[in-house]
Amino acid sequence: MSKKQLIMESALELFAKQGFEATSVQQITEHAGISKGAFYIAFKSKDELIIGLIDHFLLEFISEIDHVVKNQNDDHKLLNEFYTAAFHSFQKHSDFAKIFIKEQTQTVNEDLISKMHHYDKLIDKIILQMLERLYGEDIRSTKYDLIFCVKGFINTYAHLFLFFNVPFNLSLLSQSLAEKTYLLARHSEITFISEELYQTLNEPWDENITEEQIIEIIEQKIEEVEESTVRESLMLLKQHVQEPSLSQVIVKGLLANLKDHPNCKQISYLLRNYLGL
Amino acid sequence: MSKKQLIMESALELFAKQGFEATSVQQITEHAGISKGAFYIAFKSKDELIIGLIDHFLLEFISEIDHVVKNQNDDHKLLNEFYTAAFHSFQKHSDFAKIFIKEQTQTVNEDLISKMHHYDKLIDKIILQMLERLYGEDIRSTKYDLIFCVKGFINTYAHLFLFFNVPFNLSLLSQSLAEKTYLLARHSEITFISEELYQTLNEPWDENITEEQIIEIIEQKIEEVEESTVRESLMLLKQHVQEPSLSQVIVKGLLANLKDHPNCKQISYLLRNYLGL
DNA sequence: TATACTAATGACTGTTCGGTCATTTGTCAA
DNA sequence: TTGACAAATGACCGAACAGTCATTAGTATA
Repeated sequence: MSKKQLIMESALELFAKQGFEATSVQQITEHAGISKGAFYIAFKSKDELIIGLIDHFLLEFISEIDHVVKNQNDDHKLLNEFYTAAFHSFQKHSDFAKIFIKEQTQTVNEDLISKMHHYDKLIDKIILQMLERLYGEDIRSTKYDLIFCVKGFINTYAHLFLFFNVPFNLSLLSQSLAEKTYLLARHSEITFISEELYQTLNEPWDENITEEQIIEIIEQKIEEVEESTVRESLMLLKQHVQEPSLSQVIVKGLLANLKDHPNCKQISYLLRNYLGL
Repeated sequence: MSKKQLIMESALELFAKQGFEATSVQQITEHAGISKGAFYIAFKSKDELIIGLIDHFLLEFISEIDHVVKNQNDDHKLLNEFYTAAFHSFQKHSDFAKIFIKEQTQTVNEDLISKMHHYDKLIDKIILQMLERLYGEDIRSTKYDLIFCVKGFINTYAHLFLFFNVPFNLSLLSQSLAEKTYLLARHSEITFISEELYQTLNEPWDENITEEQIIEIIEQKIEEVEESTVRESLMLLKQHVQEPSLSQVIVKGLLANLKDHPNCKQISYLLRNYLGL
């Protein structure tokens, strides 16, 4: 086994137990039976190690569930197989899965956040593909909610068999979740995550948008909308972006004017982030 | 505002952004505009601070959802009101909610784990009460799965409005989750979390069980079961607990014999933990 | 003003952290 | 056996950590 692999396996075990932040490089090298220097030959930093782990295992996870969705031709078995594949993958690499679930929210590192976001989108794509194949037009308005439910189910139940040392019947679990997914797909009608909201969520969060870009988007929006309150609010906000002059409370009010207009949620979000509110 | 409150609010903000481990006492005191010494007058340690935060806010959260369940007499509104109350509470104390969601898995501190477990059980109890009132006997076999689904929904969607700076329509979200909960309660039939599994999950995990206790449980089980394989396995395991004599692989095999017997999951779990496997 | 007492300070301690690098060890071909 | 090179070491660094305590500032009473 290469030194890199040895380190990764040792780190995996310790990260799973204690979390990333709470595990020191010293502990990892001691556990792997190597020196501290050897660690820094294999990895440039502790951060590079966790990024390596995430890459390695998430790619495997994604390729496994993708394989199921692409190759299981029997629609009646698909959902079940999907959950089974997901949970098997989690079980096979339970140490990694623990880290993944723990660090999903915890992470501070910028690179890691965007990496996670990227993989999350890939997973969404696979789930969406599966749901659209199974239910097609029937779930046109609820498909994004369904994606979140599927991911929520996996997360919630993965928690159980990862953090409790109890014997689980994974096949029964998969059946149960397949049934739940089917029920929601067939019967649920209320849309919470609309197409537009989903797009907004998937935008890179903090990616520094320039003044020019935001002005351009505002101008475009001004041409689109007709309602006078919204138009005027947008024009005032545009001026404010170009040359800050309004007090914070007024800006908030103008943003509130946009809030209820169906097509202005995104721009309201962008502006709020851009202006640091 | 008392010094204690001032510290708690400052800490809340920083913990929400960076997590508990990554935030130093120095940062907290600087942010609060006080000295390091003043911090240690108000709190004995950094750990005591987070425990204080958890206690303060979780008790409030729990009392709020409990109030809704106990006082909303219209069954048709109950689910909706429940989700609304939960999300409002999360929104009102969004900094705390972020910490709560982050530290749910991350925490290493022993006291904090058992505290979280305690509050989790309280929340379960409230949800169960609500579900039983609404659906009674219809959900006898699926009620524990429903609890997990409800908690999963809250977690999954809370993630959205906590970590994305997007304007959400919480009332629509509550309606949508109420519909989903209703659908699952009315139509889902497969039980994954059985009464027994639920009990096992809610046992204190590592609480050191004595040899006497485990022997007693085994003996009780031996009398219950009839199948000879299981009986003999239990008897051998009992001997092994009293006087270790079997190799690890044999013990594993004996435990595997119990695995499929429906009433032996708990004992298999206890033994595995007790024997350190 | 003098005294007594509490509240608050921040320099300090002992550790531990991630990361570096001069030195040693191991492994080749010559 | 030698010399050249790579692999590995662990003592060491500055920084940051949680927590302490002698000292000072602030306040109320006599």
